[in-house]
Amino acid sequence: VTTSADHPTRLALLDVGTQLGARSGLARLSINDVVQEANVAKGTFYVHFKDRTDYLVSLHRRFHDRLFATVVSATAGLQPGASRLQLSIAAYLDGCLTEPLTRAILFDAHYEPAIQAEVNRRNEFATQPICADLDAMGVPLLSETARLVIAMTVDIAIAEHEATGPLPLLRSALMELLKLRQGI
Amino acid sequence: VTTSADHPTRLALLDVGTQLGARSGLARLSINDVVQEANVAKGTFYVHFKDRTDYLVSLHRRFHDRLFATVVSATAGLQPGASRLQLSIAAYLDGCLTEPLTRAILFDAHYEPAIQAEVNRRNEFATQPICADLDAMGVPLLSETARLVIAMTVDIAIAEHEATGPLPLLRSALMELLKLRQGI
DNA sequence: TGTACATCAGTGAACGCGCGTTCACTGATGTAC
DNA sequence: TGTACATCAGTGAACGCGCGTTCACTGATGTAC
Repeated sequence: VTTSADHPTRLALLDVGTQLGARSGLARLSINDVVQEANVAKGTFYVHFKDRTDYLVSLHRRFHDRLFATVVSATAGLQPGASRLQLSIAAYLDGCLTEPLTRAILFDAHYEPAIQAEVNRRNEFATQPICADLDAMGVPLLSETARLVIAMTVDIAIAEHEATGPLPLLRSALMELLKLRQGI
Repeated sequence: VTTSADHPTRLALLDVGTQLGARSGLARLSINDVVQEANVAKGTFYVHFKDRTDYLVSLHRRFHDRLFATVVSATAGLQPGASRLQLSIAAYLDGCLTEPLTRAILFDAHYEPAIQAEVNRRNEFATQPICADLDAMGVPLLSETARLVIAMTVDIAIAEHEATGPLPLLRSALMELLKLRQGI
């Protein structure tokens, strides 16, 4: 029932979901709308995805994989520390601005267990390097502070996405909260 | 079509929605389930609420009104400043722990315009006193920092609600981020 | 006190609608001999 | 080269289901005269 991950029709369906989901949220995203917009029959959807949940998880995963790749490449080779953290956050926020699904992914509630699990995987993934940075900066309460940093960054990403552009003052406020800890 | 705000049946319907919405989120909350759980006929629902959106907005409003009342009473008479901010946050988090709808309200996406508007009203309301506190603490970028403080507090509220109890380390991490600004 | 009427919360069957999913089928392409 | 079969993406009508909303009606309570 599920075909190869890079089949053109499968990618087209994901692309359509990215556009439609950005408009009304993933919770309201219907298979009817997706197949109509993609100009394929309804049955074709189930050639490429087991069910609706499988489709939503795929959308989540693609969003996150892309974003993670840009953050990694932006900070490749850097030592853990304040400047790497700063660069990571900037890369993440810049990446979110170019991803249509940002608001839908970061803002939607995750009551489906499968999606909740996917989100948890993502958050654990992000926490690890942030903890290393904070540790190098001498911050106490590593994982707790990392969680708060993620919460603030996600909030900024949503705000910028609604503003359809960067909000430098908001980014500065975050850096201010973190910078003091560096003892600059 | 809408009756007095404190009619017993109306309150019972809101109570049921608070319980059911806490389980599966407000997006999935169906009128069928509400009237069945409340042991009233389906038509009775529309005696008390114009439509589903009206009902959801009422649930939002009641949640927020209660919470706001406890925060206000916890900080009554205090001057703006660090300790008032600290008390406000603690009161908010403690209040969230006793409210079943916390996760559903704070975590649900708000794609319905009417609910989005209600949430915006709430956030503006909360921002004002926080800005006064931050100003007294000598923090720059008042409204931006206030937004980040709200984002962190909401994140902690959700985490504590899932843990069904306070998470002191997470609260401490937030205070650490803010405390330095006070110059203690 | 008795009668007539108004008000109002409550009832539940019925409505149309869009949803996710299924399934028997098509037709093109690849493989075997 | 020609024939037979296997594979696989794609099709679209049909399904059952639960949803939000409507509406003609009931029955109790309050008010007027």
